Amino acid sequence: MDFFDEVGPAALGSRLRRLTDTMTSQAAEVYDLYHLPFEPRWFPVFCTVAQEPGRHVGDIAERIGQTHAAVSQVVKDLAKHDLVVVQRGEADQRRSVVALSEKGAALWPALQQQTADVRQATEALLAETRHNLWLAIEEMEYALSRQSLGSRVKALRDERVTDEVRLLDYTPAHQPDFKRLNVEWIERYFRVEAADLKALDYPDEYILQRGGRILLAEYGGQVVGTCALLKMDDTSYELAKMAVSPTAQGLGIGFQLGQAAITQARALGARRLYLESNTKLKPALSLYHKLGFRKTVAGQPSPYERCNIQMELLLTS
Amino acid sequence: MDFFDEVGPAALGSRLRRLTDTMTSQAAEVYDLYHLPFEPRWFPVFCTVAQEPGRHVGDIAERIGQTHAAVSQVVKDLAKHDLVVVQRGEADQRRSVVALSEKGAALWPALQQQTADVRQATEALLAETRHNLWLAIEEMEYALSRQSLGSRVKALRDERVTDEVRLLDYTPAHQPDFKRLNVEWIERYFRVEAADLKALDYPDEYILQRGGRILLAEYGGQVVGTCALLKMDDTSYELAKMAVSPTAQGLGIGFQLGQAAITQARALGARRLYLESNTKLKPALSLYHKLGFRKTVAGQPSPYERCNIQMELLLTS
DNA sequence: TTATTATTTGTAAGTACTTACATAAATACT
DNA sequence: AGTATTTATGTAAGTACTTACAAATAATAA
Repeated sequence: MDFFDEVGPAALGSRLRRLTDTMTSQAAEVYDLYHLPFEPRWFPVFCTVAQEPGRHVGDIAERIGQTHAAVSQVVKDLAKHDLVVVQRGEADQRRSVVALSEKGAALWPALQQQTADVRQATEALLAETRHNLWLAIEEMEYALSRQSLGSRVKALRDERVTDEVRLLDYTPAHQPDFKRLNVEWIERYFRVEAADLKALDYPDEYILQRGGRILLAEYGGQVVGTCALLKMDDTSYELAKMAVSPTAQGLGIGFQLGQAAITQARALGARRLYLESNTKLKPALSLYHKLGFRKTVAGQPSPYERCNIQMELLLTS
Repeated sequence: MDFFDEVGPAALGSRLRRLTDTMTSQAAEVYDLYHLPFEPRWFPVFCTVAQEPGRHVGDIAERIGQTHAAVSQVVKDLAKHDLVVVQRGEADQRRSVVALSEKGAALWPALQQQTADVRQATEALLAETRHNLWLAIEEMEYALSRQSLGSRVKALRDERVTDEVRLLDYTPAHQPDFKRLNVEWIERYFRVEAADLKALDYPDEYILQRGGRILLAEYGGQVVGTCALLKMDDTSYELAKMAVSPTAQGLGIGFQLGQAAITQARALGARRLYLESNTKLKPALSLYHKLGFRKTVAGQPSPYERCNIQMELLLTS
């Protein structure tokens, strides 16, 4: 049984390549058939030059949807076979202006005839099938230009992960995970400070007994994310100790933790949430922004060396 | 305006390649998304090995529709990344039997999850379009396996050429063309003999006045083919001087000339057509066969050195 | 058993593109 | 006018395959 039938559209790319390769080699056969000393890959460039002489490399590239590098190489090949002549641009000396040579012009009618035959054969071929490949390609290119495969897959996965992530309340048994996840990311970018260790080693004393909360996220049977609320005063809490394991990053787990923390803070009667971070941590900042946090103008001094930005979220209503 | 819209399906190959390239690069993005240290091109091989361990290189290649060389390279890569282990076959020492390594086995569940997500996203993508790309590829592969693009184009062109070829009756003005075309092919394979020159220089005396006929084929304003009937006796004619210019070969012009000659011979009252050729000339022999000629068992001596095969066609009815 | 042929694999080089980088000419900015 | 930036191009190297070739082992014929 064919591998592709089993795996299905997940291997769409591989399958497309296979068809592309057969099409390309069969196209080469067609040129042999007409005894034309011509390679299929020259076609788009040659055709453009024949129809509109005086265009330059970048211009041609844009028209046929390839890179200038590809066109440059093809033009070099065509020139080597005396099918085109290349001149410097008159007004702009950087440009390589391409035109058909005598030999190229002589070849053009035969190539046009051949193209007409190929076109007719291909159209008959397409008419033979129930699902039109040409139109299908067009639609697929459009669909992918609107939203890439990556973001489509990501959307699907995020949806699935959201269902599979469990938010846990902190128990003393979670202390090692709580410490591990935080130390992990701090060491990746900075060094662990004394203030960190106090809170990470004794969360009960330094966070919970002072009126704070700790949230954990479990995914695939493992604790992969943490987040804490530190009580500042009756209506202000600090969002801190936000950490997500690198293997689980990009799954929207930080966002879920953040949202849960905000809900929790509201329940505790908070009117304002505050946090400190570092401008180096781009993904974290964009997460905080997505949660509604905005940069504060005048900041208090921070106990952490690594912090150079402060943000807050006002919980009105 | 897009080049492909203008040129149309003639550039199907180029366009397929463009889509293949975007699909491939977007697939690579998906692997990044999952933090999998994995390249898209490994997928078919890895998947096969995971599902059915103990298969060898050639076996895998056949299953996924690629060459053994491609599989060999991918396996080498996978082994370098410790994702598979390769062992010599037990019974057959030539075989490279592939199985997942521990690291590969650990990766497999994540890859399966990812594949499921991609599959779902792709299926949604395909459902979005009116013309289903997956099915279109399938149909196109089938259509091309039944008849290649080359032979489809050839069939179309032959039809067109048949309309454009004109068969002319010989006039003395044609003698130079008649000689040129024959000398051209004889010199390509053999050397011109005295017997040739007599008939080619004085066709009137050696062919027509002895009751024979000469036919010429004109295509694109030029004489590109010749063929002659030499009278042997009242009911027997020899088909000779069959020549088609190399630039016009493969267009079915020889077949048209042959058919016209047979019709002519019938009109002259022939019951039997005879010809001499050489077994080196494969295309010519297949043409004669297609016209109905069959090899004769006992042959008369030929005046030409180059002839080592004789064929005949009996014109009953 | 030995010689020949076929099978299995690996390696090198080619294909039709791409991205990344380098260089020269043109344009914009002080 | 002189410098910085942008634009146009060419070249090199990479990609995911292919074909072509070479070498080793297995199967078959003599």
